[in-house]
This record gives sequence, C-alpha cells and structure tokens, in this order.
Amino acid sequence: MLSNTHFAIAVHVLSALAYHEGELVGSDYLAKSVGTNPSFLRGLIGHLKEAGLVETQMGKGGGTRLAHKPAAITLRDVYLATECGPGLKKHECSDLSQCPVQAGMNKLLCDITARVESAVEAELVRTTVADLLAALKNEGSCT
Amino acid sequence: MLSNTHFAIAVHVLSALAYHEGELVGSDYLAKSVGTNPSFLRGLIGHLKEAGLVETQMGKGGGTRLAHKPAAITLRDVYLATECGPGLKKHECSDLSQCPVQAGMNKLLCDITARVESAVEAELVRTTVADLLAALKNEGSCT
DNA sequence: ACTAACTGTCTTCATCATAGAGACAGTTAA
DNA sequence: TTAACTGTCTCTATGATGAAGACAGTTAGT
Repeated sequence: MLSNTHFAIAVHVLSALAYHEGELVGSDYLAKSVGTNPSFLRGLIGHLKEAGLVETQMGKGGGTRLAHKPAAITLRDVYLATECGPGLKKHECSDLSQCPVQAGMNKLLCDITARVESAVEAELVRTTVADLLAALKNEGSCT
Repeated sequence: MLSNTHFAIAVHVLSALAYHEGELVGSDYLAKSVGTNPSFLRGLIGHLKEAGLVETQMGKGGGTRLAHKPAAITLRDVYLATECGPGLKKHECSDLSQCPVQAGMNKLLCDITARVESAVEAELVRTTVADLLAALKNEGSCT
C-alpha cells in the first residue's frame, strides 16, 4: 500500500482539477503541473475514470474534469482507485510446514493487512478533495 | 510504508521466537523457518535489536531471543523497528511554483501521510506477539 | 590454547517494479 | 479536412530489493 507515487500524484491531479472545477484540463497541462509525463498521467487518469472520480473527453478541446463535486470525493476513493496492488508484501512461506508458526503465518499476515487497510481507509475517508483545496487556498499566498 | 517484506518477516521471526520463548535461536534456523537467507535475516534482526525487541548472543551456542514477554511486544513496535523509510513516496514537485495547488502540495501530502501513519500505528498497537502466538496455536492442528 | 559455531557486517549480483519517453491509432471540435 | 486531444502500446533507464557468499570478531567447550 502506498508503495508507488500513484496516490500522491492522483491527489495532486484531483486538487488541480478541483482548482479548475468545471473546466476540461488537458493531460499535458496536468503533467507539467504535477511534474510527470503526459503518457503516464493518462494511464493514471484512466484508473480515476474507472473509479468514477473523473470524466474525460476525447478529441480537440478534450481533457479531464471532476465527475463530482470536490466535497463528494474522499481520499479513500482516491486510495481505492490508485492502490490496486497487494496491501502488504508477503514473503514466501509454505503453508505445508510442520511448524505451527510457519503453517499459520500467511493467514495471520493477511488478517493484519486487512485490519491495517481498514484503518487507513477509515482515516482517509475523513478528508475530501474540497478539504484539500481549502487547505491549499488558506496558505495560498505563497509557500 | 509496508513497502518491503521486512515487517512481514519480522512478524514471522518474533512469532517463532515467542514459540521458542527463552531459548536462543540461531539465524540459520530462523532463516530456514522464515524462508529467507541468514545474512539478510541477521541484518533485520539487527534492527529488532536496536529497537530493544530482541537480544542476541554471539559466539558458539549464540542466537536470538525475545527481550520481553510476548505480551509486551506490540506490532506497532515491530512496525517502527522495521519501517524506517519514507511513509509515502512523494513525487517531485517544486514548491516554488506560482500555482497554488502545486505550491502547497508537498506539505499537504506530508500531513496526509502523518495522519495515515498514526492510524496504522493505532491499529497495530492493539495486537501483541502473544496474540499472534495464541492465534497460531488455536488453528494449530493444521492449515 | 584451540576449535567449532555462532553473530555482525561487508560486497556482489540478479531480479523486478517503477516511471520516463516516444509512437500511433482513434476521436472530436472547428 | 485538419488540429488537438485521449487511450494504449512499446522500449528503456533507474533504483530498490533481497539472495548469496565471504570474513572478521566473539564465545563455549574441550
């Protein structure tokens, strides 16, 4: 979880889209703003789109915009849209061991992962994109 | 956070040590049990030792054992001992931008990371190594 | 004292995930 | 019809990870 930059970049993208709410923003512009390349970003935006967080329009004048009000998009949504991978890197250990510690370890680690995952989501659901935008505007003078 | 196998392996190691509580267990044995190599494991055990979770004894007949009762070691301790890296992979974005979104993004992501980190620790502190061992013994017949 | 069995720490190397970059077909507005 | 986009490939450079081996230092037992 949070093993790559996808979540961070998605947060950045959605904040930018919220800042330009209503407008269609191009991937070139977003890529420059976020500091990555348009191709990679379009892939990421694809995930956000699948998750129903953004809408895209192809063709000339196309781009991306939020699919909902910023206040209706929580960071948990972003997290679920971007973090598809396994929550906790497991190490290989055969379940077929005679050692009881080794035998039950996989299930045990899965349980721990699930609980941590829930805790993370419970924390993230408390913040919306609107909150982010408000925070950015508050200290907006300069940083 | 949880970006590598250290936490999972450390949980496995500590469970094994709890299972053999009081005994000095060698890194070769542990490595075989956990399914990794002794050298890598000794490095990891070094971190656990720094964190005060285990004691090691060098020389013939040496090895590792828990420094406390299993019930006194929480998964939060393990987490803090093994996950030293940055909590959330940041993407590079200059703070010196004229775009307010870009300008405040680093701080914003840091705040989010800190809150998630706290939530993770709060969840992990609820489980001790003794709990793990009990869970393993309960379904201990076979898996 | 000597030896065997350990830990602690180093170096090297293979593997894999990540993301930067470019290309190009498909789509849409003008 | 053209220009400007998205969506989706492929290729590749980079870095993190951990497997493996080597070896000095330490300790128990003889």
